[in-house]
Amino acid sequence: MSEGGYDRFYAVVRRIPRGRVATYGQVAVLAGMPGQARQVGYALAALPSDNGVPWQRVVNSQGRISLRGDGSGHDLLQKVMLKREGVRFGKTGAIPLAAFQWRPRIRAIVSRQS
DNA sequence: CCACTGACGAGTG
DNA sequence: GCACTCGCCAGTG
Repeated sequence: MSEGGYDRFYAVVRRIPRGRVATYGQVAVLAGMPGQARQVGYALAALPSDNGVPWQRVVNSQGRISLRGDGSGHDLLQKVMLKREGVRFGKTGAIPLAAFQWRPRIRAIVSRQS
């Protein structure tokens, strides 16, 4: 079922543990496609409702939720879900990445399919 | 083919 | 902290 290269991103996001977050750029790097942060956001935006991918654990490099307030309310949902997982938001509304960013072992990088 | 957009990021002023 | 530019790349008209 390997469709587009988006599966690489989804695979990485699926490994982000509960109570932790990763940045778009980080996901891109771990997926073996550094500099493709924008594509990560594009990929997550294309996810269906029942996807099984913890998209809420992906935030921007400032520890802020990047979703545009397009009325869908998904930005609010993301914050609620993260709080429920134990992620705390700072005074400015940003997540202190120093404390909550996911730091996987080097070998957690998605190995290229041989 | 060109222009514009978008769940990004780093840099500059 | 805010505004703007550039780099990145897929999708759309």
